Amino acid sequence: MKAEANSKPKHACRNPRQSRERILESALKEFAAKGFAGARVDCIARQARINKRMLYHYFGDKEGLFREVLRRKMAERAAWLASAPEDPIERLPYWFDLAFRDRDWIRLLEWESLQWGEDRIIDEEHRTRAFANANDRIRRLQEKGRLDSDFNSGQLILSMMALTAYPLAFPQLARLATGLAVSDPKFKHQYEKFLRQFAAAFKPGNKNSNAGGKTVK
Amino acid sequence: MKAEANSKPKHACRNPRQSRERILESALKEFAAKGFAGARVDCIARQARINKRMLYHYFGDKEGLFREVLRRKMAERAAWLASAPEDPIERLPYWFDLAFRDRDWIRLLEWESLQWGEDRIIDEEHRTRAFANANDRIRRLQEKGRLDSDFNSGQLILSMMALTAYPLAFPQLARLATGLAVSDPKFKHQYEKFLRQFAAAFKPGNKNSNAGGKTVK
DNA sequence: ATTTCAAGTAACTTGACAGTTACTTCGCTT
DNA sequence: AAGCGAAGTAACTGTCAAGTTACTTGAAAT
Repeated sequence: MKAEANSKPKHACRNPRQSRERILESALKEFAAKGFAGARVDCIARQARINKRMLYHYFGDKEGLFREVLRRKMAERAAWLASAPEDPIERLPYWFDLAFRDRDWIRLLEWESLQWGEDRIIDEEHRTRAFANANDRIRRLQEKGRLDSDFNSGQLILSMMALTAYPLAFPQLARLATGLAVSDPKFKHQYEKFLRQFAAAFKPGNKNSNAGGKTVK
Repeated sequence: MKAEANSKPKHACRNPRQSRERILESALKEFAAKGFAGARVDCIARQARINKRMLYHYFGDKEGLFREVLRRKMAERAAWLASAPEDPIERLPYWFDLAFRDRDWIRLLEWESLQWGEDRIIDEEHRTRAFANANDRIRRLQEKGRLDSDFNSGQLILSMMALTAYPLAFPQLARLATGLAVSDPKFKHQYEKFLRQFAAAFKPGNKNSNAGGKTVK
């Protein structure tokens, strides 16, 4: 309200919203880079240009901050997943591009899996819903005959994530296998092409694709 | 000091070899579980039933120990990779089974990628050789016509690793996608079946499988 | 048997880091 | 304009963990 004509805003005045935002932003960087155990609270606070005490004020403790960072990132990405192109052949390179552009996301997923394994999934409800939608989409494609329906839709999603995220999650292995650094533009080009070839093999009509399907063991 | 006539071999005498071995063993467990930053040197020493000082004696520092643990694990696994079945359809479930049986290995790879990214690959020379062999094997299969030769062999290896290791590296995503816990025997069964179906789509003769590209550069 | 050196130990140093205390400043409400 | 609670700060605390010191013990070589 009232304007305070020439009050010098030495501390840029108060702005809890923005402070919170800055903390989350620098926490994302720190956690993505060093993980939970490796991250330094003081470092996050310094980078956010706030006092450490405020960080504890907003997020309780280090783990609370980590969980909040993850929660937000997941929510952000869930929307992206839904926005994939219909064409199954273009979907893989599209997902790869998403992952390529946001390594922090991939790294957070990695830290999450190492820290908590398959139990205690963060923001489980929300993510479960996102996956259910993705499943439905796949099944609709299968019904329309644009995707082979021999495959279990959940497994298909899993394998698609595998193909698009793996080289980014394990860049050292990608380099050993292909001889190219993942950050090399050539790698990106080559891999996207590969993914298209790959997806093409799943167009229905390839009718030997149930070879393994009947019996196992 | 003084003689202590009937010196009982209270410390089970000296055995540097075994001590080293015990350190490496408990270090593997600790690092796989908590990563480099999260692991506690005192904890490793206690579990190995040696004095911390000896650990520093043998391995210099914490990082030296970590690198040695990784080096040994990699060497161990390299041999396994080479022993995969010829049949491309059985190779994926075989690799999956290997990974399934040794989660510590997968976790170490994850920690490695997070800690050092694509540079500073540990034991690079040795691993490069192992990958070169794998590449040769793929190409031989392609020449024999048992695998589609449109695909770049390095990328093929990468994608095969992706398909076999991803659910184990990201168990939380596997569960969200399929509804089954990775450690659930049902998951293993279902996923191995899926991998066979998947591989079958790559048998040559599926001749729409070059949709994405003419030649790989 | 004496030397010698690797194997082994307990106690310590040093620094770092998560979390806290005790306090001040701002701005809004009444 | 007084008071109140949220926003903010500097300095502190207790703990923990990596790495070291200064020592002892064992056994093999001389």
